[in-house]
Amino acid sequence: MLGQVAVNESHCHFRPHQFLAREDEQPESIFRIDEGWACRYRLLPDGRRQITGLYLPGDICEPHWALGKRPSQPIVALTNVRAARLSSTPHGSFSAETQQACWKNLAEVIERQTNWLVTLGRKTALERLAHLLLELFERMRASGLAYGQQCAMPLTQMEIADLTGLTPVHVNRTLQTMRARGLVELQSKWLRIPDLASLRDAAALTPNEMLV
Amino acid sequence: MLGQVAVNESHCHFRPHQFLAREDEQPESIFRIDEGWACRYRLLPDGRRQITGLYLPGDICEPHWALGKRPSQPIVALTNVRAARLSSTPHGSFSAETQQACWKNLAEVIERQTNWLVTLGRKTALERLAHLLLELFERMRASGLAYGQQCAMPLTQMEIADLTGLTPVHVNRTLQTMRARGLVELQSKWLRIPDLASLRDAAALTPNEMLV
DNA sequence: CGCAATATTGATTTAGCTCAACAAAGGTGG
DNA sequence: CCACCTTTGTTGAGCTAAATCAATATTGCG
Repeated sequence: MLGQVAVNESHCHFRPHQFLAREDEQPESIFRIDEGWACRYRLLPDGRRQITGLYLPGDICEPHWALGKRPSQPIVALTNVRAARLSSTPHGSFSAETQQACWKNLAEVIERQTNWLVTLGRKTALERLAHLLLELFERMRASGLAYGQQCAMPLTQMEIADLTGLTPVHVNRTLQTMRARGLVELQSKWLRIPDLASLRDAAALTPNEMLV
Repeated sequence: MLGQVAVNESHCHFRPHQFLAREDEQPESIFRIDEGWACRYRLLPDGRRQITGLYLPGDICEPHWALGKRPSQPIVALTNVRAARLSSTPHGSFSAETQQACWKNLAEVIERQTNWLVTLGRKTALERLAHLLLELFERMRASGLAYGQQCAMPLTQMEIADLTGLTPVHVNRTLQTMRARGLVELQSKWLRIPDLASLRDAAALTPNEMLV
């Protein structure tokens, strides 16, 4: 959907834990993730961590760099990542096509962040996990990476904890509850959702809440 | 800073609890808040509420409507609000000046939302309140509405609770702790911050975190 | 003055956290 | 292919920050 390799693209890849960007770095380009997962996060003085955004294949990383902002948070690969470096002219501008993709992506980011404010502010552990797994599945499906009712899910429980504002231990226990209730099947980095409707229910979505 | 009344502006005002926008409405224009406070929020099926954004004087409401999105959340006045209706041409486009303001605002919104993800995901009640009061003060100061170390603070404890993901009762108790520690003075809708540095400390901000 | 909204206080409960083992998986080098 | 070691996942026991429930003050306003 985002087109093949355009004129000024170059490819690069990253291993897990490698940085795509560091704080306050000058971003001379933005990426389109072609394969693998990455995230941005913030670390509190005492070590607490919150992941504030997830980049899946097809995502632009970071759209708002195109608005002239510089990274305020590190971005790190969670798996092996293959990405296209969308190059800019010397003046820091991008192709019209790229700008288009950025804005679309930007609007999605705001929408998703808003959804997560609600989840982190008001939802229980089970609702949070349901929201997360649902969102992952829907996003993977939207980019053609879901197969039937399943998709890859490479996150560790620790990473899930840092996304949902829970502890790893509690993530573990809550996932077990969800498995016991037949809400999800989750094993060896693979997610299956037997019944989308009941998972949606469990996520306490607002009527209006579209996840992608 | 955002200029005086431009050619195609018209003014309007709202009373507390009046809607500036409802869900799924077609927004034929966007607003610049000139006076008063408003917020957008989301309601869960069982009545839990999370406020997902606050509009203070000078803010654009909503910048991303200009990106062609329609409201996915209601926006409601918290106080008396005076606003300028920034009109668009029949084609839905805005003046260059307005677009400029939108993008600046948009970048700020993303930055602030990200900060709040961290706070809602990982911070204690006292840290949340410190973050909120600090942000309010800094934003008010940035638009020239702070007087020395104080500014207006019209929110009720219930509204503060819906912003910080806490219960009103716990907000009350935590504010008392903060007052006792000399972190804030807060009475009759007026906020005073005796020592910005210690409140900043109490908010557990990341080194990088600029609030406005 | 009287009513409704807001703020405060106390007593109790609970969802989720902490601490501490231990078990499985997975990758690496021999 | 196996032995080792690190990372990830699982389980148990106890603790605590914040929620809940229930009054009672206080404030502001018509």
